[in-house]
Amino acid sequence: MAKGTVNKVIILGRLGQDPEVRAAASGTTVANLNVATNELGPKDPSGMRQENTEWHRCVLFGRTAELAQQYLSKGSLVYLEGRLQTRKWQDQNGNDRYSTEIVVNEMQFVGGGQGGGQGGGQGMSGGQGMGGQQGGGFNQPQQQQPAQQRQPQQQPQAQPQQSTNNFDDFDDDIPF
Amino acid sequence: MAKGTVNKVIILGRLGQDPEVRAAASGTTVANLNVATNELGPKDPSGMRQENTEWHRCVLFGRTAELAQQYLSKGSLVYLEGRLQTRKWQDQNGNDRYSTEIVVNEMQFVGGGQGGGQGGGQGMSGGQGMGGQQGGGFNQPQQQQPAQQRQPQQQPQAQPQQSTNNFDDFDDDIPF
Amino acid sequence: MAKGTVNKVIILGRLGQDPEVRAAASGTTVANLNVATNELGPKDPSGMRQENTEWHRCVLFGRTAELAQQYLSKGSLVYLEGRLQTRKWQDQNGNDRYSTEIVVNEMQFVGGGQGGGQGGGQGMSGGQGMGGQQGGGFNQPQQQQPAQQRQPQQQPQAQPQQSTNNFDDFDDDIPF
Amino acid sequence: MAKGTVNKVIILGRLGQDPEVRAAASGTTVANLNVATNELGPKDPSGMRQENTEWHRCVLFGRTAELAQQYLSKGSLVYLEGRLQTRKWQDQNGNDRYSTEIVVNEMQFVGGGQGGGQGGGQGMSGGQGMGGQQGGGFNQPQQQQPAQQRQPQQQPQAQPQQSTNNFDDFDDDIPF
DNA sequence: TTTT
DNA sequence: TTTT
Repeated sequence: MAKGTVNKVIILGRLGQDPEVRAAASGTTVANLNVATNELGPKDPSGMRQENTEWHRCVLFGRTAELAQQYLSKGSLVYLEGRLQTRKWQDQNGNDRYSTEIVVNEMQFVGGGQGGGQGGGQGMSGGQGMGGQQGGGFNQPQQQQPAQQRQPQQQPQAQPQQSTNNFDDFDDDIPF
Repeated sequence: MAKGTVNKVIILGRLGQDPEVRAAASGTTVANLNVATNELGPKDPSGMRQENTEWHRCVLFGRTAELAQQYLSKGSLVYLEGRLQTRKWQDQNGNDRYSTEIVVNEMQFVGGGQGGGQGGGQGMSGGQGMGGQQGGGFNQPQQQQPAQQRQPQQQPQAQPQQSTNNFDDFDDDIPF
Repeated sequence: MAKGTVNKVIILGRLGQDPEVRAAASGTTVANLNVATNELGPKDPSGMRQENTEWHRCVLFGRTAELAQQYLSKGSLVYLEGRLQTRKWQDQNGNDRYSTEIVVNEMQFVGGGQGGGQGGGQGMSGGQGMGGQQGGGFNQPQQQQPAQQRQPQQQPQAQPQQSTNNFDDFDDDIPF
Repeated sequence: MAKGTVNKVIILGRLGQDPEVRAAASGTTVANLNVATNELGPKDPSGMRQENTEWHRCVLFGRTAELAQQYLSKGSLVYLEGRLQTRKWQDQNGNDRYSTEIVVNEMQFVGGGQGGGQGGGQGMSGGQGMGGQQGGGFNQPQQQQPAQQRQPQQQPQAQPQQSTNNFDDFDDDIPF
């Protein structure tokens, strides 16, 4: 992957909304997560610290995306590991615009979310093969239809799982 | 800092240009680094892998910024740790735009760069106080004038070191 | 801290027992945590994967130790960041023995544990100053007595918070 | 791999000696690295900080081990990522002893070492397939014989690459 | 046992 | 847009 360099992001945060899942033309499942982290800001004049929220746009491919779809929902606490990727695109005026995303390669479920999870936290690794059984639910899979069914309005698009900078198939004009 | 969440970035990469250093109105030194990481992309039809370069915009404050100014230059290999921060700004048309930066809180010098370093690598931690002496140079400090001197065209601006989302003083219209 | 090198550990795991807390002679609170992480082992002949548990001995100082004492208990899920440290000691036969610990410098509460937490997870950063209020409980502090009270059999010992390799005051013969 | 937990180590440090490489009975190459990281200790009474060195025992398998053998040597600066693993063994008196190692799953070459490297630093990812060409040397491979040749005194041992806790084949009585 |  |  990398060549003498390291590009790594570690996020432990909460989903602001359910995962957005779609299928690429190749059949690869693609999921987008919007994940919030919170930090205490600097003290204001009265000595109080305001809480700042940072939002992270995360993209998952393949098996990891499918697991996110099944087990994560709005409010879920999740651990994500990945790499930063900034992609360039043109807005409607032809201006260059940039969006930075986290391309996730590892995921651990921690808890929370709607309809499951009861705080315990059952994890499973994504990406390079989970193996093993899933005894007991984290989030009950809300829907088990294939990704294509879930977003029928989505026209097939080519997004190979391994691509690092091919985002031609992203249909959002303003992705972040 | 964080509240039950984690927002962490780890970068080992090379500077694409000398650090851009300026002083905030508060006197705090602020440095921006453009750091490249490389990864091998997916195989093309001929079986070759293209190398992709990812550019990371990093911002450093205070002592860490000063150390970057003194010891880093174009080509330097540096280890950085920090957190992701996306700030919102308006372009000239009043459209919302977003830029994601890495707010660095730890730095280690690894090697390379112009005018020093000879491959060995001398590190020093930034952020919460270096302590100790700096025996021997990494990069010979190219200039020891205060940051204000270095970029005299810069009007003073208020950027408290601890601020997590106050970027009013960024003068670039298109920061990334 | 470091000099051109990086020594970093990131653990998200569960406490196998309540924190062991004591006070050093200096007055600094010292806490030891035993934290489990789980991984799926290799497939056995029948194609099943066994789950392996790895135990991590973690040591916390000062404010972080006090927060651990108050908010963590057996079963708590916690995120820890720190550095590896191997200390050398002699067993009763005069043989050199080594124990590796994680010296924690950041902690985030994630959930679980006895008597509190109800799955949500309230975090607070340790180490360099929490700031802010603690609205609502994670774990209800089981006991608010000073650390000395909690382990009265403990004779005061000198363990400066910043020490990186002074473990003379560890009373355990077999620390791990 | 993991199940709802995270066990991650990040090391940037220097080899204290050449890699120790051997072949397991399965044919898998196994390499051990002894890697130093340095940190500034607490201030002594005279206000000076002593430098502490921490030694990390790292174990690499398969392709990563072979790359380490070819490109790393005493003094090399290397970035390693892996997980902590403590294995239990009995000393000659039948006492339980424990050794903690870092099982490496990613490696980046940064510079230094004997006979190559000239400070530039050319990285290559280990583990799951490097792909691509190695244009130009980091360290000139000192010897290209198979690992078996290099340590002929080594009797073949069974060490599957994926094993997480099977260390029966470690022949050292005092491994650290 | 490394290195600056 | 999350959560405590």
